[in-house]
Amino acid sequence: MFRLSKAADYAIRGLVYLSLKPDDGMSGIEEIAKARDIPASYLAKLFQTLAKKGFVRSFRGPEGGFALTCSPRDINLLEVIEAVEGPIFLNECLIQRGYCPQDNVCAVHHVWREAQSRFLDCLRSCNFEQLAEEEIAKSKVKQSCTSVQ
Amino acid sequence: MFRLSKAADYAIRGLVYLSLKPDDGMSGIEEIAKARDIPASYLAKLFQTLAKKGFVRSFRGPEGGFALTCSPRDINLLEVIEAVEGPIFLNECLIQRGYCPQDNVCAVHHVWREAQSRFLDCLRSCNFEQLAEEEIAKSKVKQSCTSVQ
DNA sequence: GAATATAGGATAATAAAGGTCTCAAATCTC
DNA sequence: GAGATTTGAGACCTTTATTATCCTATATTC
Repeated sequence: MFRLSKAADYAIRGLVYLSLKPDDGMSGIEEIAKARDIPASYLAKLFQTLAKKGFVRSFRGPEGGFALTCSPRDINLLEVIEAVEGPIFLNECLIQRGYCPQDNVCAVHHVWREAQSRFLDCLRSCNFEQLAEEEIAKSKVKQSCTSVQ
Repeated sequence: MFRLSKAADYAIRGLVYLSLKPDDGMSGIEEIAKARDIPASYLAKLFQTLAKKGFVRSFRGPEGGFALTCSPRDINLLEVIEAVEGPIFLNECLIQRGYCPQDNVCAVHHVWREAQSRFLDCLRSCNFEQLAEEEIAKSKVKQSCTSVQ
């Protein structure tokens, strides 16, 4: 099924939230979870993964939490999704060259390669600075919504 | 996870096989399953679905089997996948306008819409006549592979 | 009517996703 | 140093999707 997992969705939402924080601002799991309506214990698990993959740094203790390790501009959607879900392959036969025994005969193969390539490009070209800026712009237009940080 | 299900993969392979049959040629499940290395009982189930959705017609009895209801040119990849897996939505928030309460605030939303649109276009633009022709071309080049019909 | 082949439904095994809980370890404040 | 706070790590559970298998009914051909 071609669907973004909740895990990746939550991870993205969490990182957008952090991207909106001024200058390496730190946020605790509870804060992020509440602001973005995500199960806190699940988000905690996800941020462990994001920390291991180097997207965020963690700080224990009171006033601790998570902060981005780099500029939102240097993180793109694809990276984050693959960090959480593993590498994206639209079809098993694309996992690696030679994996599919029918590579040379299968007519559908190149369609998948093409579709995948376009799809990945689309995700890769979107960074979190863009996402953060757009969210600011949208929240200004729609003042009625108060849940936006 | 963004991955084609086996079900859809099998359905596509089966339909490509039928597309290669000259003029409404009929094939039994067993024949297709053997030729394309698919579990026969599973394929039988899939073809029931494909028959309900109108891609193939079924004929019972000896010499029965399945045949395409229309020209391979008039079937595209997207239709078949959606027939088997249900409608494609890269993210839940795209299921329908207004479904996602954060539609107006969420910055990632339009990225998904864009990615999905490109992806679907790619699948939609590929019909089974193309696939069949390409398979013929490939099998001529690669004579060593004998499993291709 | 017998043999053959699909239709349709029931059921089951497996895997993945989604989510919770507990305890340990680190860090901060007092 | 004590205690509060917050992440780290892993076990565990529930739900859903996937991938089948099997059995009986029904239609078709000979």
